[in-house]
Amino acid sequence: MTDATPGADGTTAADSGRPEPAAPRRRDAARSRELLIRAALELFADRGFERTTIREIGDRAGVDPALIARYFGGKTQLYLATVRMELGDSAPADLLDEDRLRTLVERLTRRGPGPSFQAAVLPGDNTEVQQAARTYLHERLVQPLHDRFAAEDVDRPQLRAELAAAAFAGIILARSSGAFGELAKAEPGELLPLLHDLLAASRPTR
Amino acid sequence: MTDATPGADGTTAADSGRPEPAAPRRRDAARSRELLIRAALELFADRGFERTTIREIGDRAGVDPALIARYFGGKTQLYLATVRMELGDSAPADLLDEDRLRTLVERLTRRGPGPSFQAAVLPGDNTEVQQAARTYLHERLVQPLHDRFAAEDVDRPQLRAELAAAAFAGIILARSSGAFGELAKAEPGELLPLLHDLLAASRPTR
DNA sequence: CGAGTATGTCATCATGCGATGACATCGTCT
DNA sequence: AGACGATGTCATCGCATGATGACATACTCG
Repeated sequence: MTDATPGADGTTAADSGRPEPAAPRRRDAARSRELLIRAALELFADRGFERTTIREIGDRAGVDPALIARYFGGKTQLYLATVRMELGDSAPADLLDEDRLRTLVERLTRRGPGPSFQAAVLPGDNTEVQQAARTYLHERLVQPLHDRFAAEDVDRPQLRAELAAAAFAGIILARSSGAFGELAKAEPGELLPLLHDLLAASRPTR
Repeated sequence: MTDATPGADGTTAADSGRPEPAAPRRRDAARSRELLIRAALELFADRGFERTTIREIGDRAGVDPALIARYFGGKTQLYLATVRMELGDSAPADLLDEDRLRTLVERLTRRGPGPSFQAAVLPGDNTEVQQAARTYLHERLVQPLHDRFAAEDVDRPQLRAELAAAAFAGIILARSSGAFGELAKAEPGELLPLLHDLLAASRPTR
């Protein structure tokens, strides 16, 4: 309620002192779109697709929810936009490579898991929504693992890759779900060795 | 609309031929409760709490949805009842024990993961609902692992136990989510060795 | 400076949901 | 057999949500 008056938004701080280099127009569709996507990314990751309302998104973004319909077409298309953004900003990650794993985990720790992780694990009608998220996960997590296993001539490469990806998704989600105390509190530093050992076991010991 | 007339319920099949030994009274509150819980267990596991409607539950159970309110108090209490049932019918399972793991996985394969697995991984307000499911998971999965690790004098026993439980939950959920093809198709027989190796890696190699 | 469009705001609609209560039917006990 | 409680059925309410369109204001271009 108190801070719910979004009329004068972030620009107040900006235009009082120096004019920003980006010259923030008080009306800026691109900025509004960006704010909406960012707010949606957080909320979708935090509460899932269904339980996030467009009013909440608008509230957090400081943007009228009606603009979601205008700029994206609806809640569903906004979700798809967040998945695409999640996809865009990072390269495929090989879970068995320690450096890549560290990078990935640190990013996930800072920003929370994106909506796609939930789609990996949550059942549901195969809507366009879930399909997009799952395609993303396959490209980002499963495919690299599969390629590695196939190159190493491991048997059942696809099954092993999916198994490791599912385990990883479970851990990441559980970490931010609040269900596991120690897991949530653990720093990436203490988590990484354990996580690495666990995932490495998806490859047969030789 | 077409099949929405549930007036003549499941009894039609029963009373046509032979009378059941249980002498099913045409009106039987206990039976209705049972049917509702069973239908709810399936649907909650299959589609999550939010996306399951009491009308669906009633439909599948062949029982009027209004009875949910009458017998349980509401959708939430029905959910709690399903979790309690999930809890009741099996002993704590040590994920590192091959036999127990097999038993558990086979049961989960037949009946699908219960609602509590989703609660482990899904974020959300700490409602009574999630709390119950999480308590259940701790007793069933985390605690046994912790005890084992502690007995073996492994460091960070709690963290390791939570990590393994989260990975297991992720795999089980992913398996029935439809997101991973190979994982879904895999027989318990082919899955078990891989799963066991993976979970065993939550204990440090010595 | 004025017109026209882009952007933002607001009220409102339609829908689906959980819940509730009135009513109908059955079962049991005396 | 009759009465009374238990069980089932149905219509409906209130609420939250996503969507929509009318209106208001700001920006830009001539």
